[in-house]
Amino acid sequence: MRVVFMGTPEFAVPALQALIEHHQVIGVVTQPDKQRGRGKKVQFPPVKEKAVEYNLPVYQPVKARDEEFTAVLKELNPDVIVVAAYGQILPESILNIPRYGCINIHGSLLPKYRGAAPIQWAVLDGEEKTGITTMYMEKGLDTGDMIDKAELVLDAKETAGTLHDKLMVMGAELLLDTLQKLEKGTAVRTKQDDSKSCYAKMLTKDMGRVDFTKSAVEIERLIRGMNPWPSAYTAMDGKTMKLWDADVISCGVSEEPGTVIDVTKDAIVVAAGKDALALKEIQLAGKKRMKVSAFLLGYHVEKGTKLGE
RNA sequence: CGCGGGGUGGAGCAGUCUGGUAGCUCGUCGGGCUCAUAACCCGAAGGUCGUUGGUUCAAAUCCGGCCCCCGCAA
Repeated sequence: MRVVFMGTPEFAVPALQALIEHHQVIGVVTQPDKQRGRGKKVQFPPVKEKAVEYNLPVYQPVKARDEEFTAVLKELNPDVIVVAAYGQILPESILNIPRYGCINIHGSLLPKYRGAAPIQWAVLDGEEKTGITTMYMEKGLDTGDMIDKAELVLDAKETAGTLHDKLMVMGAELLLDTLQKLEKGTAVRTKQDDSKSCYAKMLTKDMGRVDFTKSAVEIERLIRGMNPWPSAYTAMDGKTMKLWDADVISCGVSEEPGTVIDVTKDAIVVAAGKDALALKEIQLAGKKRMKVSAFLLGYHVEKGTKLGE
């Protein structure tokens, strides 16, 4: 099929790759280049990198809903538009262009986790399973009729990062199935049960600050759900300390939440609101991420140290 | 020119301000102790101190250029 692809981050890249291999990609739409990184250098979105690699025409409208851009899309006359984590809301004037419609790849089992950060929230909420849904886009945010789903059971140590990597591969595969059905006319529309929906709002940096009065189970999920971005963090000796891996220790604690209650060879054990948390992998500001066992060889942590200050 | 921390045996760090023998914790190797051990004791190997110029009798340390890693910000 003649397809226009719209996507921006790494999550969308495997889908684009799959389209390049199995369909005719006539245009790639992605967000404008932005200044990122330490030296405020301009970087291409991952999708653009891939598009450039294959010499595909790239469009980077500041606002996709501008008539000017809509006209360009009409001119391309795609059979279908595939959207994967594009980052902009599309107006009906675009949704109506392709005859097979606009198909979205979403990183959750809809209607759960509509919105910007479905993968992270599945981890934060401690879901047992999540997955990918392909759907017809309509005016509402992730409210369109569903076509296909693929499920995945989360690992006990699943992070938003590992889950993201698995789902983006699944998403590319599911997309090909869905497109094949569309072409054959065998795609089935399933309405979403709005009563079971929920939104996964975008993560922000401050959501990563650890509140030690919460239970160790919740904090451990926060660490996994905020990994690799924006990361769960606290502070030690006045320096920001990111938390990358921790185990829940079921035990009664009487110490104030955030207090270091034990330091072993490979863990710093901290009191939480309920139970305790054994920190296994951390990162102090300016330092590399490292196992606590390595960290403790050159940095001595006293029992009773308060984290978060 | 966005702000800041850092690069020292395999790992994590101290030493740099106040130039003058390369240090600590751990790991590795060998030996010992022990019923045994991730414990303990003895010994050993292993480092062009990121790189490159300069100052100096002498530079990990002082000065300049460059490379790389990281936190914040975006």
